[in-house]
Amino acid sequence: MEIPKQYDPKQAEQHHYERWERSGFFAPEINRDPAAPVFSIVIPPPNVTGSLHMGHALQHTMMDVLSRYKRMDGYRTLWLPGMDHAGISTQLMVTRELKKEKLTRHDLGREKFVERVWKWKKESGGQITLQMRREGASVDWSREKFTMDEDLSRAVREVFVRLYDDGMIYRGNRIVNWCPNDQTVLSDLEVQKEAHAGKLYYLQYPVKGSNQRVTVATTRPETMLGDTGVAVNPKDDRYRDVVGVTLELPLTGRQVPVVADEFVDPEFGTGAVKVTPAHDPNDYEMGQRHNLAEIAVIDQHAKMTNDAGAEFAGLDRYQARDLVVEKFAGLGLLEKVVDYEFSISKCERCKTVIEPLTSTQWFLRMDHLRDMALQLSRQEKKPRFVPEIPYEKIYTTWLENLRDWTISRQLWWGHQIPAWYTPDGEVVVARTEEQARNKAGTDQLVQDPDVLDTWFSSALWPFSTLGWPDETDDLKTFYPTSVLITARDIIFLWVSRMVMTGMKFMHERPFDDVFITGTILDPHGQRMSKTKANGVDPLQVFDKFGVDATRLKLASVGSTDVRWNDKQVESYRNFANKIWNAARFCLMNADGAKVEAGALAISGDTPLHDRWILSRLNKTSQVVRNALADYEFHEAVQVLYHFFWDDFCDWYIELSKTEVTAEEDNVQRTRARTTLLSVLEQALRLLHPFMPYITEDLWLRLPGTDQSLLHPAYKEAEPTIMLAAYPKAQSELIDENVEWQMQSVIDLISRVRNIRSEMNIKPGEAVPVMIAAADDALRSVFTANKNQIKRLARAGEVMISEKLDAPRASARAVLAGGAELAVPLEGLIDFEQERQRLRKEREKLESESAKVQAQLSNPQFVERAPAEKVTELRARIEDIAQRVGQLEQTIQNLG
RNA sequence: GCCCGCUUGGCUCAGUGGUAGAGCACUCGCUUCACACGCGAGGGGUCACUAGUUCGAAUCUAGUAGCGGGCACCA
Repeated sequence: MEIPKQYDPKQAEQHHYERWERSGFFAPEINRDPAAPVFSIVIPPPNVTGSLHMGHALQHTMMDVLSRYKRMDGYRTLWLPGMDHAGISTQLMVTRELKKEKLTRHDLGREKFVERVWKWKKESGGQITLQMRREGASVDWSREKFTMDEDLSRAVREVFVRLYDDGMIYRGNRIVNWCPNDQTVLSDLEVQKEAHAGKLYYLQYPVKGSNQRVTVATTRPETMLGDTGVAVNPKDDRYRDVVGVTLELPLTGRQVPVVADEFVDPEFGTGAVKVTPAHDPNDYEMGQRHNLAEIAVIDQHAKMTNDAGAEFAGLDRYQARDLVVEKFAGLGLLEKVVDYEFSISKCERCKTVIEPLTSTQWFLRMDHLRDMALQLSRQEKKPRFVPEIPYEKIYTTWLENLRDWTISRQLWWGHQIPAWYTPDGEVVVARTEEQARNKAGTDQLVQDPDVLDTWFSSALWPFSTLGWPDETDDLKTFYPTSVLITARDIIFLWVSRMVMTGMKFMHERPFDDVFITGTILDPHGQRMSKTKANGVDPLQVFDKFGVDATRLKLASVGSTDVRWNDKQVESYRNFANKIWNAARFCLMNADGAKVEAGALAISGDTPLHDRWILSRLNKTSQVVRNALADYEFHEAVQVLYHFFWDDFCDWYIELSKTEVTAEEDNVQRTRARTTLLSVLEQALRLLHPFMPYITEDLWLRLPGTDQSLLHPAYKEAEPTIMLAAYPKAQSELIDENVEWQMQSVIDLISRVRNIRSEMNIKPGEAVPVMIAAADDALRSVFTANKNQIKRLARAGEVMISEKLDAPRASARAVLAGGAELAVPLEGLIDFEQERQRLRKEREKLESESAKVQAQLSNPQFVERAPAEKVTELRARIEDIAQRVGQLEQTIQNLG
């Protein structure tokens, strides 16, 4: 046979994907059953600037497992791929490239710059889509989307116009998060709060016409230049007298009032708060309540403005801070400075400290959208979060506290806002410039230069990718999608917004379930990140252990955070090799037989081990299906692993070897080979969603794998395991009695092996084995499998009787069901050692018996526990008693 | 500050009211004709701690400790 002894993942990974893609296996159209149920997933679109990391590999594995499973199960399956234009990230990427040419984006101008970004996108963007092919992701590339595609952009404009017409989008001057580095406004979600060890400065403001001073505490002294008031709590007795008085603001000479506001916490600092409406969100609101002026003293580059005064204008905010403090100290108005830890807001992308500024931006009112999402959650429990705890609560709590969303960005890369201004400054919002001209009655229009937040277009992803606003077939067929699989950090940014826009524009949830994956941490439990450079590259893991092994590891991660460990992938690499070699054995002994669906039935003369493996196989398929239905990927992987390795390889192959490897070509051999091949084939199908490459590679090599094995929905397709039917559990083949019988034989063989090992019997040496069972059924099971016992226990003569009559010099064991075992070992046995061994075993049984006895002798237990439990315990204690009796007898006989 | 989660063998993790599990690591024995990325046989845990509920708790409840996460307008 030309099959190598070792599985080479690279060989299998080379050819199959290309064929699958070329043959259209990934497209839902491959399914020819008009009545087929539908399964659909949209991919969380990776950033066009991104490359594959473990988080992607993890999500993609799970999406692919489900897609492949459902496809094999006959569903019309669509897994839709695509990418996100990732406004800020991409713009930064290209800006950095320009910098190498000593250019800025302003040198190019907007139009040329955007052209340049498109060029970059075409040439270097989307590296990740190539990497996804390596992963084996069964996405339909013919439906690949990009958020800046013309059709998706049309959906964006449509949504914007409709929301504007509904009065939900508005333009306003408000305090916003400004990134002085990226030169754009950011939404609250794009701002990171970080603990910061700073200082709290106590500044004194003189009361006008008095020696009195009011002390305020601040972490940002430079903002005092923009103060237009001081606030105290109305209930604060300390400040009762000063409410209403005028203060003379140092350094500026500005006269500012003291106002009373409930917001002020008397416990904090001095109980008096300086109010800078132009540079602090809370002060902004207080300013609104008390009609305080807004004086912007910091500009968009975080430099002080002319309004900050001649001495400060042009200074950086931190230089200004030092100067303000120095001046206060000089004036004797700096009361004290204390160390103080507080949280500081940073730009999520560039880590620059955010400057709160008042600015004119576009906002989306969230109240109506929020209410629809909350109602969907409360009334229909949709989407269903898995795991429910803690994500459902995190999601609804966030919704409840939702504020308006700042949707404009001062970038060039993105969807330009479909709003135009007339020479009079009138705003016209329209789907196209032409429409805007008609509406405005003039062609002297200037379009708003801003673009929309990247997440605005991602929010439409589940329906914009399917053709909305047109009522396409895809939209009708695949919306709402079945499940969304993503990481927890974009529940707010993305998941919630898809729900809200889905409800608003489709009047229906975008997906039934949301599965939140765990996070893969580095070996020390730290999050993997670029800055820490502690990430593990999935592509390197693929190279080292193979894609299938990596996928198996990733699938078993499920929804909990785990520390990465190569060893686990290595063990799945070994598993892949095990599968390879099991198939190798089957193929080496396949002459005269082929895979046959009919072999998976039983008849009167089907041997026990065949009945047994069929029972195990069907049980496995049932458990795997149930696990996948509940997104219990870990459970599915474990069950498949143990079925294949323990049941199929360790026992079934060994049990069927005699017949399968027989020299003579006869009916038994053919039947045994057929069953072996057919069980292997079913096992490969069960494994395929997790390990697509090795299963396809082997499946195609099996004799008899033709179109007839495909799911009826794919009858016309070329043979491929990915379109074979996913095995259904046939309950008539699950037989507990058969499993018990086989287990008795397995236990017996294990006990003999145990004795051999403990007695240091040479592997090649055959020993006589004496078995006794009073129970007729059990005895006949042993008798029927005498040759199996002989071979697998390396026994010489096997004697089976009703009562044990073994020589004194025997090693013994007692088995379940009252069976006994003796291995005569004349001359090899140390009687004292054997007695010790048996006593140890008796002690084990006795301590277990004592525990059970204690329970049974408790009248409360007998009274209150379920009757079947009590019966079960009584039966168990009886069995133990019998075994202890037998052991006792044996020990005595030893003398 | 508020809310939530986790704590199980040396390591990484399953399990979740009725006899403690896996993989890796470890010990012993094997070139047994599919596989040494293997085969066979073993050792190892009072399931963080305390109190409670229960006939019975690793599993439920409360608290404690350690770790982690989410939210927050404390100047």
